[in-house]
This record gives sequence, structure tokens and C-alpha cells, in this order.
Amino acid sequence: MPITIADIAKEAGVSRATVSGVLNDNPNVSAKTRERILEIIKKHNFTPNAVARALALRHTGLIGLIVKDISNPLYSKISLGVEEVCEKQGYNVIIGNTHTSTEREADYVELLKQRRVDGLILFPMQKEVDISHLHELVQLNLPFVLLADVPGISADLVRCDDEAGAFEAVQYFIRSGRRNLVYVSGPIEFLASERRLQGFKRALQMNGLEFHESQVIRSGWRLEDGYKVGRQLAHWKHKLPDGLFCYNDPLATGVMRGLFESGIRVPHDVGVIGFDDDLVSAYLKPGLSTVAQPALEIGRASAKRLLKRIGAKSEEWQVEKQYLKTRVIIRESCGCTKGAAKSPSVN
Amino acid sequence: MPITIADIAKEAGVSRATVSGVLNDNPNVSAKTRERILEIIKKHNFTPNAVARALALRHTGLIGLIVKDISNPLYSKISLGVEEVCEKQGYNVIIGNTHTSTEREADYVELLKQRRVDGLILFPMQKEVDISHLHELVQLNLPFVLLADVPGISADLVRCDDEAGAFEAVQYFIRSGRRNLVYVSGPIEFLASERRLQGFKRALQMNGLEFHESQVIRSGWRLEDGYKVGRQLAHWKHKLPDGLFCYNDPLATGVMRGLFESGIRVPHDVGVIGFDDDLVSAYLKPGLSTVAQPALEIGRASAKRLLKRIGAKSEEWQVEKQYLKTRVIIRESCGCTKGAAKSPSVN
DNA sequence: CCAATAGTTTAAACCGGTTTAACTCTCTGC
DNA sequence: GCAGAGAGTTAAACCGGTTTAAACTATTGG
Repeated sequence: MPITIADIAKEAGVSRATVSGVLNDNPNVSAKTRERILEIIKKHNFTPNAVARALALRHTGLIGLIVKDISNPLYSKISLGVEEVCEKQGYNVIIGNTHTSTEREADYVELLKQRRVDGLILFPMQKEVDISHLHELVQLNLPFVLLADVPGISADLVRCDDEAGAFEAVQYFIRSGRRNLVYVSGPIEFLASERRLQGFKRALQMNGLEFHESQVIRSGWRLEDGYKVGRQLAHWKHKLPDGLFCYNDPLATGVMRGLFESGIRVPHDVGVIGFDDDLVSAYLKPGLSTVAQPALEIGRASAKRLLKRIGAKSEEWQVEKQYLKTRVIIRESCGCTKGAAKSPSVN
Repeated sequence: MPITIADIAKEAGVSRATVSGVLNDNPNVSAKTRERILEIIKKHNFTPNAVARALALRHTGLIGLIVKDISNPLYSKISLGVEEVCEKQGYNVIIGNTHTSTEREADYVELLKQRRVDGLILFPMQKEVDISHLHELVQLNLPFVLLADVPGISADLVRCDDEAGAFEAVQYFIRSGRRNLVYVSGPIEFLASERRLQGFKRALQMNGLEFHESQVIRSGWRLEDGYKVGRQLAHWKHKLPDGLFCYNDPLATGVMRGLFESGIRVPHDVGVIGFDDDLVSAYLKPGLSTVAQPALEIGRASAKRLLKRIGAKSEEWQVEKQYLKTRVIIRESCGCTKGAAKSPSVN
């Protein structure tokens, strides 16, 4: 029923090859023939079949994007950047949400392999986890870019510089006189959480402060997780810290709410800094200070990197790890500004 | 280089048809043959080519999702629901962001037609706009579901009930004694904005209040748009309203910030209610009252609807418009609760 | 007038699967 | 011993494009 290249060819009295030539701007189709064929194409509203084309070319123009959860603002912004770059070059993006399940991650990789995507961008689960599906990608020589480090996998990577971002944030705390600091950590499986811890430690060290294990509270990565931490701090066995550096903004947001309900004042009693710069953050009260990730830029950069890799010969490809700069944004939650900011510092 | 069904067949000493039979659980392949072939498949790590399969079956297992901007929390939640349902049935989702450009919308429709997606879910631009690409979809008989009404297009639709949601919100205002109300409208091109206006008017009417055009402030749909409105209200030529019903939450959030900077107190001087229930909303101060849309549910329902349509014969298909219930969530911003809520009412 | 050349066009193979009709066996029952 | 049934297998066509080598046509120049 749908009209094909053969139908067009028949009506124009030419071969399929000629029609194909017209569709691909092949220069050795005469102007006359080209025009006649174009007319017929328009008349029938013919849409060439990209599936058949992909089969013949062994190139689908599809890339897969595998993240934990697209409704997380960080990932949706990244995906926006990915789509922006891909679309310009004629690629389309298939998304997969793993909901932090490694199995689903592996399933999606397999699925997208079947679909013969030209490349993959993925935010993988990281530690103490079966990563055979990633090894397979390497072996298969299927281009892919990671959005988080995975020990043992040598692949292109695009990330923000977690260590430096954390360092700066903590540095800021210390400079403004807060020295009894605690890191509210994300899940152990996230390598990024450890990187941020390293930045935390380095900043302490740089300022001649000692680090004790008791300065780390292990938590999760969502609002509720932070909320619990905030509540628990009311019964903290140690001296109440005067600064909390949190793994990410949702966590920090939850922490602030929990503290509020515990009667602990932010920033008066304790300052809070998060990580990510979610849209929310500028509009909370107090406005949440944070280490901003250039999410859109991460999306764009990873897509560019992937498309370059797709176009390159694999022999002459050099794996590269790209760490984008973060930027500390100071709002009210760390008590460094007096009163409310004049207008929301959103980006 | 990549291994094909023919390679497997040769090694197993059978025909390609038999291998195909194994892959598709065709019951008339003997158990012995099946096992032998499966072994060879495993040994070579053979991954069947879904592109070739799609060509043969004239069925890609892909659906397209076209929205304005996936980084908008509403759409990313919807897309999460879509993906959840599709993935369970072996479908994958290709996303396209139009950034509110009708051209990009039309381009994406064309692109996805070429890719032979089995169906389409789209959030279209709506008024005073070229919708020929939608008419083409109808003519082509390509299954699609709309997430917003388009006048003149008869197609399946899944939405929240804008009119009823707005009605309830305004009703709430009036019951709590606020009667000098204003609707901060979204862009004229969004039919939903008008629907909400209708609900606004009906609630007034139901309560014997008159409606004047001056009770509508035309605005946009983003934070900044709302912020401007909030600032302008300081120089409002009419009597300051005591209740603002806003087209959506970002708008309301911006409005609140603007009011704050204008020295107008929420909820003391004026109450604010938004629409959507973005994640942000529960964590603002004051917490933003809102009409919650079941975004995840909208995503799921539209995907279910689409997949059902894909599986049905087109002759016996009845177009259906599905309006999901909204739910008013009262937080501090409309002054109906004293003090802060015990814990964030998020969903 | 014919060979060389350049410009167009095409037949046929190919991409990697699915499917249908036909074919080969083996087994049953009479 | 043979017709008929049923299970298992396969050859070949098909899906709708691209590509390559060859063929055809027209033009040019010796």
C-alpha cells in the first residue's frame, strides 16, 4: 500500500537507481529527469523508507541514550543537549530509563544493539556491579560515551569535575568561617559521590583541618533521603556541624526541610550547599547554594564526542575523558549573603 | 563483519528459515535443531538485526514522542510514563523537542514518518498555526495520540481536565473568602490556557460573581514571564486582587518571586494557585498551592491508547478523548493553612 | 566516418531478516 | 504395500532501499 521507490520509477519510466539518485542528490542525474521525478514524488507525497535505507547503508542514524530516570532534571537537561546536537546532524535519539537497575541497563544495551544504533550515550551504574554489557560494547567496537566513570572500562567520558566542584564549595564554607563541616554522601555505588568526597577532604587538608570518618553521613540521592538526614541531625551524637555539603540538590533540599522541622535554622545554625543547580534551587527558601553542573553542555559535548567517534576510524581513535567546569552559586542557604537576593540567580 | 542469520545457518547446516524459526519461537522446529542452533547463537554472540526484521515485517516497534521541551518537568514525567508502558511491550521511544516551533514539529513528523515509526504521541502547537502535517497523519492513517486539543483535528487525545481543575481551584479561593480574583493566562496559542480560563469564569458565575476582561492578565508560560507579572502588579491600575490563579506552576513561581520583590505578601495580601504540581512547588516558600496533573498517568494512558490503536484495525477504531482527573493541592500560598505544613506534600 | 570521451541510465546484486508453498521423511492404519 | 497424515525443513520470493559495473547515447575531433 505505501508507495515505494519502484512505483515512482515506473511512473517516471526510469529505473529505481535513478530515483535513488534523485533522493541522494547524486550529481549524474540530468536536470530534466530530476525535475520530472521530483514532481512525481511530490504528487504522490512519497516518503522514502528510512528502514530500508538503513539496512542498505548499515547505518541507522539512531543513537541510544540510557539514563537512570529522564524525569530527573539533571538527566532531562542532558538529554535536551544531546538531542539538540544529534538532530542537527540528522540523528535521532532513543531513550531508555534504567531506574538504577543494572539489569535494565544491560537489557537496554542489548535492545539498542539489535536496533543497530550507531552509538550510545550512557549513564551507567558503577560500583560492585556486573558490567559485562559494557565490556561487550568495547569488544563489539560500538561507539559509546559514558556520563560517569566505570572502573575497568576505558571509554570516552564526559562529566563535570566533581572533585574540583566539591573542593570549591567546601573552600567557600571554610573561608566564611565554617569549619565544623560534614559531607552528606550519595550512594556508595556512585563514583561521583566519592569524587566529591575527595574534593571535600582536599579542601579540609588545604586549610589545615583534620578529617574524621564521622564527618561523612552516608545517604541516598533523593529528597526523602535528605529529609531523613535532616531529621536525624537533631539527635546528632557529635557537636552539630555548622556546614553541610550535600551530594546533590534534591538531597540538600530534603535536608533543609528536615532541619527546618527539627527546629535547626538554615543558614543561622548550619549552612547548606548542594550540587547540580536544579531549577528548584534558586526558588527555595532559603535559596540553595550549589555547585552548578553545566547539564546542557554535558549533553551537547557527549553527543558531539559520540558523533565524531562514529565518523572516525576506530584504529585511530583515542579515548578521551572530558571534565567540564562547575561553578559555585552562592544563595542564602550558606549564610554568606545578608537577606534575600535581589532576583533569583537562575541559569 | 557482523554475524548474520546466514552464518548461523551455514554453521548449523540448516537453512536461514530454520534459524529464523528458532528466533521467533516457531513451534515447528524440532527440539534438537533448536538447541543446536541456540548453542551456536550463544557461541558467536549473535544479535539479530532489528532493522532487517522491521523491513520484512513492516513494523518497527518504534514510536515517536514529540514535545516542546523534554527538560520541562511536566513533559519529562509524561515521557517517563510513555517509556514505561512502551518498553513493557517491546516498543522503544524516539523523542523530539520542538521548542514551540511549529516548523520543527512538522519536520519531526516528517522525519518519524520516514523512520516508519508505528505511532506517534505529540503535544502540538495549537492555535493560528499551520497544521497540515497533522492532517497528513490522519490521511496516512498513521496512529497517533495528541496531548493537547487541536481544533479541526479529530484524533485520540489524553489530557487532564483543564476546565474542571481550574474550576476547583477558583472555587477554593472563593470559599476561603477571596473574591477579587485574577487569572494569569498562558500564551493564547495554548488551548489549555483558554480551557482554564473557562473554568475560572464558570466558578465566578457559579458564585454569582461577575467577570470582566480586566481579570485576565495575558502572560507566557515560564518563570521569567511570571516574574514580570509579579513586578507589574505593584503598579496595578485596578484594586490589587486578593487571589491569582496562574496558568502553570513555573508562571506562579515567578509571580510569587516578583510579588515578593514588590513587597506584596503571599498569602497575606494575595493568594496564589498554580497548575501542574511541579516538583519545585512543594518546596517553595510559601509552598505553592496547585492543581496537580497526573503527568505520569497521562504518559501511561497515552501510550496504552496508542499501542491499542496500533494493534487495531483502522476501520473499527473509534476516536476517543480521555480527560484525566486533576487534584487540587493546598499549600501555604493561598493562605488556607496556618503556618507551614508538617511535611512536604509531594507526590 | 569512426574512435574516443563524457554524460546518463540501468540491470542486478546486496543489505539481513520473514514467510509461504512445496518437499522429504516417518509413522499410521487398513 | 500403500494412501494419507503430520512433523520438520527448505528454496525462493519479498520487504524497499543503495551501489557497482556495464551499457547506452550524444558529442567531439582526427
